[in-house]
Amino acid sequence: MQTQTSSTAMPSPTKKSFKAKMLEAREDAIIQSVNRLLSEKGFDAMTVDEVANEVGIAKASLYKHFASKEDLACAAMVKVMQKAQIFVRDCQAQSIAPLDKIKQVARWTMALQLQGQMPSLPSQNSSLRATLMASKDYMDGLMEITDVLGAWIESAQNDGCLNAELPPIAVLYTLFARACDPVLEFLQMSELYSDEQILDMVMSSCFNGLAIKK
Amino acid sequence: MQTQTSSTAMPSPTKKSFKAKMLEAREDAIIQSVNRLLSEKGFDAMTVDEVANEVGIAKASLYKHFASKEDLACAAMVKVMQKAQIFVRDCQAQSIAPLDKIKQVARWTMALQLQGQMPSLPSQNSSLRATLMASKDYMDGLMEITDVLGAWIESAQNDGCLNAELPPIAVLYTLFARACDPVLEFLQMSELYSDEQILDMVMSSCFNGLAIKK
DNA sequence: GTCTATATAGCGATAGAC
DNA sequence: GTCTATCGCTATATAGAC
Repeated sequence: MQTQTSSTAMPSPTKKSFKAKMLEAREDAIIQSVNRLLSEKGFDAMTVDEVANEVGIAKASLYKHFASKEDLACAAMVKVMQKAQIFVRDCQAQSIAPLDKIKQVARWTMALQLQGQMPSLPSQNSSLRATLMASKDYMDGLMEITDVLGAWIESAQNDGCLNAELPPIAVLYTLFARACDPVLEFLQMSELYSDEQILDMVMSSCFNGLAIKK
Repeated sequence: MQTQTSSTAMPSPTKKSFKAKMLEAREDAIIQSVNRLLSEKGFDAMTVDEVANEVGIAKASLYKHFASKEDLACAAMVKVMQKAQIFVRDCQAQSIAPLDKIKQVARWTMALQLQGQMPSLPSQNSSLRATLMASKDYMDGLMEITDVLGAWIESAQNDGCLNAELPPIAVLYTLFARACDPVLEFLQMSELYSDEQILDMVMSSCFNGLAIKK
């Protein structure tokens, strides 16, 4: 990624800052479009032409910002990951029960998906996967979130308020899976319920289960 | 789809049957490969060349059996749908509680995914989606399953053993979503648990919920 | 129906002018 | 850094011989 913020020394700091902000704003616009498209159709079906058209710049200009389609998608997913890190840290700082922290994160990720900002995860052997695994920013974010969530899960199980039949890793993976659960899209397409209602229903089925509590 | 089983009248019925069986066997082999690839990498990433290579025939020969890549994938998904219809009918015939029928179907679809035979569902605007919606076999199967599952769900809710916070359609969509739940793949890749253990865990989180029953 | 060889199109990526 | 124009590759689909 060649996002060098102008390497030469500048006479006017204000002008440099302005240019840098313009650049950053454009890259933010690009990344926002990419996340929408990644969420809507996935990495394979998304084309670089689409991204360029949606942002309103030429495809060649896109490649000045990002070296490849994989890098482009990776940058977008890193952005989401960083937003998630911030949210998780905020939850961590609150003095509430671990289970409630877990619920807050689950609801937040689902809301993100309903807003079309959660990229659908790439299949095992996608070229994107290799790029993600090689991205320090992405892996660091993933590890931080995994560690924090893992600690919450263990605490909640010690408190006796998490399903004891499930090992912590199964709970963790389930939370990740719920972040891209297609049931959200199904219910949204049915147009029968508001986003809030959908969140309530999916949270209930996730934490309370489909079967009735006895 | 031009699967015409030889339109001219034949002198020897046994020979015709034999040829038809050979044809059917080949098409079954094709469809099996397609389902594996659809499950592994999805429709977009799957190439017709891959399918041809895996089956061991030329690509042009594939196009004699199926008019397009979409038709090819559609035929594979219809096959899975028909297997599901048969399983659902078998459950229907059993004299067990509706909730147990629902659980049997859920477990069966998850097992199918663990075996790599459950195609991952296409994104909204995929070209495959239009083909599926236009396929009578596919839509008929989907409707039959929807109707039967819907009846079970209502019965189970009347019996008071299904989460009352969820409208029937939310339960139905959740069951469909669990059939392609990525958590199965995650847990399988971790190599920590057997397929049976994975099924037990995911069934528990699906029906009992992540949180503990109080 | 099966093959080899090829047409056609879309997409990722780049060249080169400004 | 932005553009237009184009390269090069890959993948769907087809032509035509056998």
